[in-house]
Amino acid sequence: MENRRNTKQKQLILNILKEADRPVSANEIYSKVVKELPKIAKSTIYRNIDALFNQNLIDKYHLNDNEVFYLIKEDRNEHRHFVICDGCQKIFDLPSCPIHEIETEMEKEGFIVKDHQIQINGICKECAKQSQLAGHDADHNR
Amino acid sequence: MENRRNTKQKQLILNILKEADRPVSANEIYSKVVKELPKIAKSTIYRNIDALFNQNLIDKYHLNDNEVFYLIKEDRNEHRHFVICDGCQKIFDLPSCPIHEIETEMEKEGFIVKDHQIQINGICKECAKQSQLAGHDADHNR
DNA sequence: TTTACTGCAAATTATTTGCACGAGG
DNA sequence: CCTCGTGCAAATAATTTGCAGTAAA
Repeated sequence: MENRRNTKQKQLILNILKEADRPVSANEIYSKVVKELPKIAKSTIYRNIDALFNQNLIDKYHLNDNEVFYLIKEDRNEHRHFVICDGCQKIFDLPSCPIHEIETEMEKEGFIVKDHQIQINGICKECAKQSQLAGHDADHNR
Repeated sequence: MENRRNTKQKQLILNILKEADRPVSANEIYSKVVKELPKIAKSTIYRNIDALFNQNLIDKYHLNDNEVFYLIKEDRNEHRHFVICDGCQKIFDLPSCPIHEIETEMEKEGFIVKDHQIQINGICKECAKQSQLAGHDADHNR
């Protein structure tokens, strides 16, 4: 059988995810775990993340181009969405989820909805303020 | 200045994206371009994709864990969302987008919305039919 | 002619895998 | 004990970068 043993590695990873309560990347997890267990390997992180995902305890989020983020689920039916600031990369919760009507519509057409993701990005209040002070030429070069 | 020249590489890549009119990965683009230009390098694909993205002619989509997909924009304000079948990986269009109320709400709170993504996955009609025929034990091992 | 764009090879980065050892039950 | 999980090193895979030659303008 698989992933039954209660290792300190697994518990640490799970704790970090629980305490964060926001999407964290494999790297973030690693740099925290390594403080407690200096010899831990990244492969251990990935293997445990995989296990947790298969047990439906965490969700995956692609919030940017180069890393995957993982979020602990308080309960198995929980689902959350996020807002990312392109300026400071801060991650905020999206308070509501307007997808249910669409889902029922799709189910009518024979598609079985398993999951969905919503993500919004833009500039947060703080960053907007700063770029105003700086003379609103923040996105000259795009 | 950058990305001004009309090279055959760039035109081919753009044509492939136009004809596809659905999200395609860098690899798919490569394997099509290479038939016309056998010596083309992948780096050329990536550099051109980058340029097209910076010119706001294409959008990026993270439809799965391991590749990024690119979609040509008919016009600069167009935006589309997708539904992916976890069975056959086929990509369908999501007919409507219910995000506007949320966006105006967020703008009220001082967040400047630049972009958003919605994605739904599940099992399409075809795949559902097949797994029914197969005895609905399609996801025994998850 | 000029200098941006390309092909090639090597470098990076995130993630995965094989294997022998060590720890959990 | 006996097997699963780990650390380590090497392997993949996607993407990026440096550089010298080539081709748009």
